[in-house]
Amino acid sequence: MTIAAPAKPARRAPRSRSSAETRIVRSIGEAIADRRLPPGTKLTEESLAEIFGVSRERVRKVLLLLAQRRVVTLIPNRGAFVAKPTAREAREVFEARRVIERSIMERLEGMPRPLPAEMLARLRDHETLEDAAEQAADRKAMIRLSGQFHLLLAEFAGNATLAGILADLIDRSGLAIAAFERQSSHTCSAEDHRRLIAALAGNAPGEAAALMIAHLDAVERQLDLDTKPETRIDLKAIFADEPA
Amino acid sequence: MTIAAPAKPARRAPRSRSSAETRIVRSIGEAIADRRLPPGTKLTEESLAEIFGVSRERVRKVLLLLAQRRVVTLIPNRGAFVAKPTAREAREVFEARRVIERSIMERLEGMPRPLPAEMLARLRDHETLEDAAEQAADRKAMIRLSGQFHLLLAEFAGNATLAGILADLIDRSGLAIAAFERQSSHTCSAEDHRRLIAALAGNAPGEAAALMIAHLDAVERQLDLDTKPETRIDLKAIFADEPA
DNA sequence: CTCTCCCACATTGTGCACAATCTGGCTGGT
DNA sequence: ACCAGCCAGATTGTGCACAATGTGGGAGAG
Repeated sequence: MTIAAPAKPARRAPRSRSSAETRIVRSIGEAIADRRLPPGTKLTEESLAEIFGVSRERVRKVLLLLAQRRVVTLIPNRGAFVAKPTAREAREVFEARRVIERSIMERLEGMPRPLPAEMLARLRDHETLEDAAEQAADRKAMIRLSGQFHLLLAEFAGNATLAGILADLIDRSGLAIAAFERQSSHTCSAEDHRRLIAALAGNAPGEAAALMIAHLDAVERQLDLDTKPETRIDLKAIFADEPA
Repeated sequence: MTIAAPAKPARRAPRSRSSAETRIVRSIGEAIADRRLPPGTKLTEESLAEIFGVSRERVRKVLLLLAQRRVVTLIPNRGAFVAKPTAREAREVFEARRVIERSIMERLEGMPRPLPAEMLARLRDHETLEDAAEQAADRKAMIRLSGQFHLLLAEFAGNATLAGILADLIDRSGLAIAAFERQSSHTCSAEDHRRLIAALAGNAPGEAAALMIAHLDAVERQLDLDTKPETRIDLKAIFADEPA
């Protein structure tokens, strides 16, 4: 298990203690998002503590936070593992995204026209980055940028609470994709995103929302959510909290 | 600050360690939900540890979990406080609920008719409880039952992920209500809920979803989200993580 | 040779002691 | 009288030592 070493291994005095934790959360979160840490990977407290140059207690706290966000799974007395969503959970996450992102697009479509130039500019700048990543076949960058695109739209919609919820769902859909993607490499969604921007810039009511639904459907359809799970279930883990 | 003593003060051996934590989370969560712990209340680790008969470490972990759910606010070196949403956050939470609960009602409306008898029966049983609480003017029970009603609908819709998200939003809207409700006591929503059930049992497409939107709008409109905050902001807390 | 039981090791869980920080009041100076 | 600075008490934060638990391998019997 390799994790990207932190940019600065605790050299400068931390401006605040909690920012060290958010840094670690982000590091691990990104490593999970771009698949350097595939679902099921064991996250040993000691190793992480050494890698990030912090005490085990701090790592423990970070893992607890990530577990709340369902990005890692905590099994009592067994340790922390990168979460491995079930097919059902994967479907639920995509449906939740459709629900939330449809409303985000509807809200953006409901904004007074023309849309702020700055908004469109930032979206198009982002799209340029996505194109570049696609050209370079930089899969990790594509995944990260794709998530950021959806989050960017959420921020423009102006509801930080919904954006926060969506951020978690994006992380989890990344896990779902990692766990269920088919062998056949799929052409990623830069083109879809371009069309979404065009629909927003244009004026056909409902088009952007419909495109977003279609986009999320397309991503979900590229997954193999029908085959039965070949990895056998860990019964002990499942029943760890049952009465004796 | 008084908190309901736990039912059994750590007498029987805990079946598992984590269930003790979930018990405390629920105890505190319920105390917050039905306003025994109003927004802004300080939650001292030591006191909670004593009350629940556990070590301070465990309380600390519980507070971290509740902070993730935005039910309590953690201020470094200052302690934990029952969260006090801003007006903006309150509006965002209600909009998020409209988004999610509209889709839940749409999904329920899309189920094959007639709806399962058991589902309607459970909803009507629940409604009976709400009526009883309203008759008895048991405000705490009304609040709790109202939240459970919305959660029940979410469960019937069959998406556990969305239901989990909604559960958090319901808690937070309870906080928003506690923080912003007007002096004038409002007639609570038992009648609205009755109409929702009727719309679901009936067959007019879109009616239940529309009623849900109206219901949530009505609850939000009963709040006073326009007056400026009289409680001065804790600047130190806000800038605790800023660079020096 | 295989299967089971058991033990040693590795990893996680917990309480405690001490360090760091904040609050509120007190004191001394102007 | 008022204000600044400071000190004591209270509260939170952190590392460490040890306890509890799970895992894997090896020994011994069949």
